[in-house]
Parts: sequence; C-alpha cells; structure tokens
Amino acid sequence: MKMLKAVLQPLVAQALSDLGGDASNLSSMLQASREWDQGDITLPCFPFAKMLGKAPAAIAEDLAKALSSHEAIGEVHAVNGYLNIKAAPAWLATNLLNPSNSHNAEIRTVLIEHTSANPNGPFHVGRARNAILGDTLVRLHRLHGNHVTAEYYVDDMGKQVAVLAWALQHLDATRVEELLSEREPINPAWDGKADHERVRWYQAAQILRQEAEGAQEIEDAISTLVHASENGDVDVLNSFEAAYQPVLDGMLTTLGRLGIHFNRFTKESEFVTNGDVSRLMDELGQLKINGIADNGANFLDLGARGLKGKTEFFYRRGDGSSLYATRDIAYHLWKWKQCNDLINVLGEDHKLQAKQVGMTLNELGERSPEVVFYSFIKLPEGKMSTRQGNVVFMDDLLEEAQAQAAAVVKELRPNYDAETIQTISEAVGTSAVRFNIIKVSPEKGFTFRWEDALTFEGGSAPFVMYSHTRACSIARKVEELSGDVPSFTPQHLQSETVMNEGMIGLLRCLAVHQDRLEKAVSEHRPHLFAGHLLQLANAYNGFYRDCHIIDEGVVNPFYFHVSELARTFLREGMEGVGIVPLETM
RNA sequence: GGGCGUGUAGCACAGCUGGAUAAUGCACCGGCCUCCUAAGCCGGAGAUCGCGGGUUCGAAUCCUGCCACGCCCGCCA
Repeated sequence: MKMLKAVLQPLVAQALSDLGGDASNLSSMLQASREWDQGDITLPCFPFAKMLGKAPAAIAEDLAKALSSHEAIGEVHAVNGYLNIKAAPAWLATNLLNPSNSHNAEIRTVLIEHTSANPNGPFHVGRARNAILGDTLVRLHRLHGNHVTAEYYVDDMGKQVAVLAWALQHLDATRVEELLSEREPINPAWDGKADHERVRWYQAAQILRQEAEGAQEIEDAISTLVHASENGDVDVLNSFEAAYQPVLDGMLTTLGRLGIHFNRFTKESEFVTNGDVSRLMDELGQLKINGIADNGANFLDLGARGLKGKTEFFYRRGDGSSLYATRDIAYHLWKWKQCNDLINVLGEDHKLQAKQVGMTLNELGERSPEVVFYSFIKLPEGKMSTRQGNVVFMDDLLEEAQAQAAAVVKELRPNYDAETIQTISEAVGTSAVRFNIIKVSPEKGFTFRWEDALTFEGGSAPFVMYSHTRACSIARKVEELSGDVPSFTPQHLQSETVMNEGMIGLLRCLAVHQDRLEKAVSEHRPHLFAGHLLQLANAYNGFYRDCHIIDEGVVNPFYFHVSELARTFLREGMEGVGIVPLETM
C-alpha cells in the first residue's frame, strides 16, 4: 500500500496542520492497518491528544471531516481514536492494471552462500532447512530484481572428509557392513546413489575411531591427512576430492529435485593453496588486539571490542596452521570483492563463530555479512541423529510426498493418464515439502511431522498451486472463446459502479504484493512472503467465487484483466518461494 | 556458571521498530458441486499471548526478575 500512502500522506498532513497538529512524524505514524477489515491505512490519533487538548476520538472525527477528497480515497472512518482510510477500489484497479507503475528500486549484486554442508552423506530434513531457506532467499532477491550468485562453500579439507577418504582407502564393503550390522541397512531405493552408499564408509570409520583397539593409529593417520590438507598438499587434496565429489553429486541430485541449484562452488582449500590464508594470518598478527599463547598460537582479544563470554578468538594454531574460521575470513574477504551485499545462511550452532568472523572482518576494515540463522528441525521423538537412526532423509521424504500426492491426484482426477499424474504429483510433493519448511520463521525450532509435510490442503503449497491453476484454466477458456481480449482501459471500469467483496479483497491483496516482497527481501524473512502468497491465493478464491469472468459465454474484460494480474503475481510469487507453478492439477 | 534464541487456542504457526475485537491452517460442529477445477467456498466454537513486577494514554510487542526448552561457550569443522 505504499502507493496509497504516497497519495494520502500530504492530504492527511494538510488536514492535521489545519487542526493545529504537528505533522512532522506523520510518515511513521501513518501505517498499514492492523485490522484488514477496518481499512488500508490507519492513523492512530492518541499522540495528538495532549498537543491539541482534545480526545483522540474527536481528533479522528475532525480529521475525517477535514480530509480533502481524492480519487484514491474510498472510505474514511473515525473509529475509537483511529482514522481509517480505505482505498477506492476503482483507483486500485486502475493503478494495478496500468503497466505504468513500474517500480525502479536500486538493483544490487548479492552473493548468497547457503547449504555448504560437509559432503559426507545424504541430506536429512534438518540439514535441508538451510538449502531451502537459502534458495528461497536467492529466488526472492531475483524476483525483486537483484543480481544474485548462489554459492556453495565446499569444505574439502577438514576432518570429516579426511575420515571419509581414509575409510574408502582402508575398508571394503564387507567390513563396512560388518561394522554397521546393528544399524538399519541402506534403503534399496538408494543403492547406487553415492551419498547414501559412501556415508556408510564414513559411519564405519567413526565406529572404528571409537574402539579402543587400533583407534590411535587411525587417529594418527587421519590427523596426518588433515595436516597435509591444511598445508595444501595437492595429492592429499586430490584424494579427498575423489572421495567426496560423488557424495556431493548425490546430495546435489536431491537438492535439484527441490529446484535448488548453485551458480558456483568454492573450495575451502583454494584460500590455503593461493596464499590468502597465510597473508591473512600475517595481517591479523599486526592488529592491536592480537595475542600470543604460550605455545605460539595466535588469537584476537575480541573482548576488547565488546564480545562477551569467550573473548579469545584463535586463528592460528601453535604449529602455525590455520583454523576453519581463519579460512572462512579469507573466504569472506574474497566474497566481498564481488558483490554489494553478502548473505550467509547458517545453523544456530554457528552463531558465535559468525560473530567472531564478523568482528574480525570489521577489525580489518571490512563489513560483516548479513547472516540468517535457523534453528534445527527436530522429530517428535527428539533430536535428529543419524547414529540413533532417528533421522528422516530428504530423499525418503520426497519419495513419500510424491507417492501421497499421486494417490490424491488419482482419487480426484480419475481420468488423468500416468504421465500427467507423475508430473503433477512430483510438483505437488516437492513444493509441499519446501513450503512446509519455508512458511515458518527460521529462528523457530521446527518439529517435523509427516502429516504436516504431506498436507495438501489450506495453508500448504498445493492450496496456492490450486488457485493458480484456476486462473490458468480461466485464461485457457477465455483464449478459446474470444481469442485476444483488448488490453485494459479505464472504460472497462465504468460499468462497475459497485464492486463486490471478492473483487475488493483481491485488489487490496494485489496492492500490497510488492510491499510484502520488498519487506521479505530486505529483512531476509521469506516466511513473510509465504504468508502473503497464502493470503493472495485465498483472495483469488474469493474473487473466483464472486466474479464470474465468463458469464453465459461472454468475457467480462475487467474481471479477466484482474484475474490475469493475479495469475501473474501468483506465478511469480510461487517461483519466488520454489513452488512449481503448474497450469493444471 | 556465562552468551544467544524460543515459549501465543487441543496441535502447528503469524503478529514482536508499542496501537483497535490477537491472524491463519489442522483437528472439531454446521452449510455449499444442474454454475469458469470442491486440493475449494461460507458459517460456528475454541486464547488468563510461560509466570510475576515495571514503563506508557495504550503492552503479545519495550524494561526487569523467575520458570521451561533449544543452541553455543575446542589451538574441531
């Protein structure tokens, strides 16, 4: 409703100063109405009471009378000290349907790093929250018009890949299955998918590392590998890559099914081998807050910069090698060279680390990135843990979602052929899974429940998808019936003396579409836009109920143009949150 | 022990830069397919906004104390 506010503010300011009030803070006081029924824009009049020596209710009444008329203003009501203003539906329609209202927001170059999971095993639902959140941010920024690079930071040199590489070199399939005999066997559906296969090697190695016998030798061997990788040993790094790349490919296959893709993969080891990390450590050593431990390890005293709790941030070990966070800082310095805005999506367990990295960047005269943190997904039985078998793999969830969706399609549309059912159920299943996760705010601890993920009713992706297919169906029918409908002109509105509830509801919802997108993007809160999409779909359904676009074979051009605008907003919005915009379902 | 976060109807969740009768979905009760796709629409019922204080004309929202849960507090990643 920014467009309405822009028109109203000068008018309200005039009315207010005519009454002797101070209009200087008006912009922040004139707000979108909390109560959707009451109006589009509201001015609470309580703060003026003292200034004007009048009751708020009376001030609201006076303002309502003093407000000059304008084509944008539909209704003005003074209620309990609030001045409520509703936009004129015809004005809304004209503004929405005229393509002239192009918003020219500044285009930013944005680098979004997300997921970056260790390539040692398949995604479970918990780890996938990062990818779904991150990819939705990528999509929403693009919808907003920004240039976005979606980036995966590949941890190709840590202990986890070292363990995987060691296991693949020292164990065979028989030994692995022997060690994992008490665990559930691999789901036969994922035989041949490297993330599911190789994680068993990793798990077997983890078991061996726990055992008393021989554990020390394994530990030494792994440790040697880790150190070699940290020193940029090319052979070791190559062996690591050979170990993890098929796993990563498998993980990316899963994400691809969810419509998640990356523009670039950047390997952690790059910053070691190209010398950035050692140059960085030298630079950090020059800082005032640098400190040196007894064994020669280096740290920054971030307590001196206000960090509470643990104040020493170690960036160099006693043996001179770097730490994960050090490499992350080098990575950030590199990332900053190529964008205006930097966004990272991280689990809540990385909060302290991110704080340390951000403060160090500031110390070097660089900006901190924006970080979107999310809480972990739990299962009703408790924490997700691979070791206890308390885990839901994304691959399994997607299979199940698709199967459930297929069952629904078969029941609802018995005449559809197998291929159509497959297409629809795949789209419905994956969209439902994404939306189920994206619609809740990231900081909320999320409990995964099969019945919620597989709900295809109100509040879900299929609900939005269904409204969109209705709009598509109408567009197809209109096309068959009358070919091209002439583009919108204000004359189309002249027969609309009174607009019905469904039409007004949809116009109002369309009017806030851009505002909602902008807010979700600027605050990095995709769930706000997900909520708006549900509202938009709901508003479209009300419009569909009240406004028959085709009546006795005749197309109402005004209704049709509104429907088409809603269809466009729905489609773009769905793509923005990763819902597949099917045209039939 | 310290830091950060969460706590809203039976369940899940929105609202948190202070504003009205706390929004939505599921589940529950009742209605709507001779009419553009009923994965829909309409109506009903259901909330001491964790608990106690405080600031304010006004608090789910801000401050403070307490309680519960989660995450973190490695020269790991």
